[in-house]
Amino acid sequence: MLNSTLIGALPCTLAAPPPPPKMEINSMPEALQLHAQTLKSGKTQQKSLTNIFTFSALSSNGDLTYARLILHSIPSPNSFHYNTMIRAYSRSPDPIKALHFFLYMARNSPTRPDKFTYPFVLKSCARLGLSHQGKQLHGLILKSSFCSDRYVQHSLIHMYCACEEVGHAYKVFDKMSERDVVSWTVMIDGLVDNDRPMEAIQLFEEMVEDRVEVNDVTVVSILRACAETGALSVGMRVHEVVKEQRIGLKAHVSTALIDMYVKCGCIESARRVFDEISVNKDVYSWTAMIAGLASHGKCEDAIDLFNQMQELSIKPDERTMTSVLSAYRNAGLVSEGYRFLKTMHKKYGVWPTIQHYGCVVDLLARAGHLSDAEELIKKMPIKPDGVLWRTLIWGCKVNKDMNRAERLIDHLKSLKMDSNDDCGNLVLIGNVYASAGKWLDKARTRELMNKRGLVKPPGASKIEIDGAVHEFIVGDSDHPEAEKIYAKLDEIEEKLREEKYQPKLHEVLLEVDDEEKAFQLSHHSEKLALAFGLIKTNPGTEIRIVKNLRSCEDCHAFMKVISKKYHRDIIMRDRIRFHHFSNGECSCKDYW
DNA sequence: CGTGAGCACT
Repeated sequence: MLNSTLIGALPCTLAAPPPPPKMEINSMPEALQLHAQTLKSGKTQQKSLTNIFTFSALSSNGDLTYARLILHSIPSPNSFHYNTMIRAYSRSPDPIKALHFFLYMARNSPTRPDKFTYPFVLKSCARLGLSHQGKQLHGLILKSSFCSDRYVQHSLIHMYCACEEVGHAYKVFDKMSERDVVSWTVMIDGLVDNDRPMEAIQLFEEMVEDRVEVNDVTVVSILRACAETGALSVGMRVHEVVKEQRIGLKAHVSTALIDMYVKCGCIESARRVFDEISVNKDVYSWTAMIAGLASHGKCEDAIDLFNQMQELSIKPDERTMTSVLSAYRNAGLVSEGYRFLKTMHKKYGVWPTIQHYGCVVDLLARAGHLSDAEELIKKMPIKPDGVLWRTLIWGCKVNKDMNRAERLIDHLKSLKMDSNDDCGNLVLIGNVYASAGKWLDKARTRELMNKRGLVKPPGASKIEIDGAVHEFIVGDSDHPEAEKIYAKLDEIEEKLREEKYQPKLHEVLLEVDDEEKAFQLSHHSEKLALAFGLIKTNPGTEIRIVKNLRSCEDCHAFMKVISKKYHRDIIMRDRIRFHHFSNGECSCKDYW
């Protein structure tokens, strides 16, 4: 019979023996010391070696020298050991090494890859955009028994999307016999990343129809799609789902909600979400809100918020700095913005990047300080890119300094640019020549674009009506209700003539007569979207339009007049900011 | 041992 006092004194009951002591390792030197001791002890201690190895691999930040050393001392490494190495490399700053190690394993060890191996190697293909290698892995997987493993399939979909091979991703997705929340989410998110947000929303609707429960990750992905397209009612539905299903307002979720409301034009709703989340606010949510206020022209509020953030000792990052600078830019606060750039490292510990210089060059250039802007580009410690030169040249065009613009164009042409910049450069150059009336040079630019197979991206505007997003391309007649839309535009023009509205013909950069210019202007995508909005919504309701390019001067003036004549508030997002038109005025005060 | 996630410059 057992002595009951003895049992009472025991730390554990006899029925459940204590687990073996876990080896706690806290630092790399400690791991190495343990390693040495283990080797000296002479006994084959696979378990301790494995622990030491795992710790050193996963805490290595990419330098796996020690981990490899320790791995070599393990008598017969198994797939777990190899997978740990590959996992560590796939997360490291140099993920190609995961593939190298995978090949090393395949060639030099009897250990075969297993279902855990593939997600890691596929991840590094995804991070590197290596679709060729990804496809080869896919081939290996198909020959193995792991092709039906859910995790492997999800990794494949993600890899293909990250390599811009949406078609292949779809194939894997479609072939899956059972899809869970991750299968849908990874596909939806991949579509958003590949600039196909409308498809992402469609897939989300299918997912809901299939009664698959969404989770926080799905919500974040779909909110990104809503933000991109301006699909406010979908976004609001998702917000309801978040509330009902008590999907926690993790920082990811609240940031995505804030950004969705911001980009759909509802800055007040964004602010409400921001103010409601008391705990889970991190630097990302603050930055999203600051950037949102800046893009809506509420620049003072943006700066206020940045100062509040300082008081709470939340450390800003590079993007926060960009948001603050864009607030200065949109407000035209030249000296404040310039001073911020100059002192940001000293005050906030963030070194200016090319984006920050970009904001300030734009700020200076748009305000007409073209020499200062040029000087800043020349003196900055970072090599200027195509964006930066285009910003400055655009500033010259806005301020009608054609001599400087042409000089800078010659300079731009002499630079060896990334070929990705070709299209943007030539479009801008063509615009500058055209607005200077140099039609021959404009024609040559056009020629050059044709020769290189470059196509100017057409203006496109989106508007959401009854939960469906409609997209209009400039001059579009594909819409089922195109006739009604053009009739509405005729009616509008008639009204504007009564108002003695003068179309801004100089915005048409084609060598055509004025009648043709007026015709061109009247079919800009935002006007088509606006006409459709006027037809489809009740009098007095707001109209929201999302445009892909900068607003043209004529459309801007047009929207102002309509807002008064038709008693409609119009909220238009263009490539760089928001315009709230109300009673004949715009929130940007005509400075954009 | 593994799948998917938020904010920035033209």
